[in-house]
Amino acid sequence: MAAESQRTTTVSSTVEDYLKVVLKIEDMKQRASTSRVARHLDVADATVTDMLRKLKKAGLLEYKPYYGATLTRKGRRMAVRMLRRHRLLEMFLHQVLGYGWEQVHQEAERLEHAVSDLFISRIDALLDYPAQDPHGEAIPDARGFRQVEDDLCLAEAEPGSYIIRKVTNSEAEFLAYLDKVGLRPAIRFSLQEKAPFQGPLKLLPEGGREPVYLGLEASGSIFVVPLKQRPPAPLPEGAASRQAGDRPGRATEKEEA
Amino acid sequence: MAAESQRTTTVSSTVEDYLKVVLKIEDMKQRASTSRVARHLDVADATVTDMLRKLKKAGLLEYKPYYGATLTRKGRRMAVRMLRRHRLLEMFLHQVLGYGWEQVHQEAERLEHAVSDLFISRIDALLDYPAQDPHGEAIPDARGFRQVEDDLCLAEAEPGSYIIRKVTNSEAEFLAYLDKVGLRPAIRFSLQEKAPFQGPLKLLPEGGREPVYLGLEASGSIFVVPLKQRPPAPLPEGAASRQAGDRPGRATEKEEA
DNA sequence: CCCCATTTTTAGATCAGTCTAATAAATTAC
DNA sequence: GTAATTTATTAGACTGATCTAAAAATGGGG
Repeated sequence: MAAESQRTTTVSSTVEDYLKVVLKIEDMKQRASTSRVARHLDVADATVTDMLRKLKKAGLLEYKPYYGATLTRKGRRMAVRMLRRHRLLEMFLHQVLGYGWEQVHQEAERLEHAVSDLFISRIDALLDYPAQDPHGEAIPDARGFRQVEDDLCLAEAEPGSYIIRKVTNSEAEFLAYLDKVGLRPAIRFSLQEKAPFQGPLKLLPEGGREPVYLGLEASGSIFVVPLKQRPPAPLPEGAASRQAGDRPGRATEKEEA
Repeated sequence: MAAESQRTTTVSSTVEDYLKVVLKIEDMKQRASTSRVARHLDVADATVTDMLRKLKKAGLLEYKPYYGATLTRKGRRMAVRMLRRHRLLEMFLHQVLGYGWEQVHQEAERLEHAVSDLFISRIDALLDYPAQDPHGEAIPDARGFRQVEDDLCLAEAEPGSYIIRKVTNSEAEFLAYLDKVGLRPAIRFSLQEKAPFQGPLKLLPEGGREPVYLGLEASGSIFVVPLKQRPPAPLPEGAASRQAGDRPGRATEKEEA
């Protein structure tokens, strides 16, 4: 019954969504400008201007007109908490309720605002404190610590052997496609060719019958770890995404809260 | 993957709450008057007047000014669906996540608006299609059929031997108290005395060391089945509330949808 | 049948989150 | 370094759910 971070302030699910988006943008090393936030949330720019001002007043982020937002410590804490909830819920839906990895995102998107901290700590225990979600993304721990995720983007990889670490794109159709061609976290493949000028990549997945050709959208959202001479130990059974601990490409912990 | 009732209209969770309350009041054979609905939802009467008019326009209930509301077939279908979701979620929280029966209501109250039909059908299967929730209340099936619940209210019972069928009061403190004195669904007890003029009941629960004295609030929300010469077969293990099928006091099915 | 207490509705307002259209600031291009 | 383009903010309005306070209908008791 590990204590989940006890809320100090209660905010609407709308606020939670804004914070999540700002965190996501900051994680991509981009400026959280009004329009960028608006695009992520699919609302009008004017709406975001208003809301960022409110969030600033609530002490959740800094806001500079004509520039954009930066999370404060408090805002970041809340955003990371949502990330943890989202990813734990995805893992729960996948492992316990048998959802496909392309189905988990949408459901978690609603549940993350509705479940209690008790619910979260119970599924955390039930899943035996998973470190990754079904897409291979790291789950922040209950204290708000996050693994540094410095994996190599497939779009930047050179020909060679790799293992898929994570896929950062939650569109169901896209994930269903990857699944169909045999690309999932923990799957090994060899990158055989890169056509020039951002052309398609040719790669051969592990069980490989057919080669697969991927364009920019796909290769930009797949992150990999190069397979060394000594390939990583076989993964614990149970799930494509239940890998634990330290492997090349995963650095140690980093404070967040 | 049994098909959950596919939504035709999508409504806000507020609307869902109004429908639930009207159903609850109708189930108690009372008139769903403005003020009664308002009390259940803890909102002002004026708010209810407005909302009932909207719900009438949406075809979810009939509304007669200065009289009150009556669910239409469509409104009833939606209300029963919420009842099913709520009770299945309670059972899930109790059986899978280890919630106490006094904890499940509050969490289910939020989740019932957030989970998808897929979620509901998955937990239904996981729980092996339970017929009762942790309080012993019948769970409507996926088609909207409900068991007729004609159990005897403890407040109206005569001295004798009984088995607790259900407890209809979701206040956590109240349930925690009942639990402490050993009163739970499927528990046998003997009603020893009834003090006159709605006075306290004296009863001795199954494992009975001490007698327990109950006032009106308690005895009015406990429903029982008299124990005949031939007491009901021992219940399947696993849960206080996993009893299945036909026993005295439970009638057969009744169409709802 | 009329008055009074209760219940209900009406009227008017608020709040959060959103929109569109118009204006203004910032940035880029030449 | 000014003009054109892009980005952001302001202004004004809407919707859904709620409130309070005032007015109106209902339903008994005499």
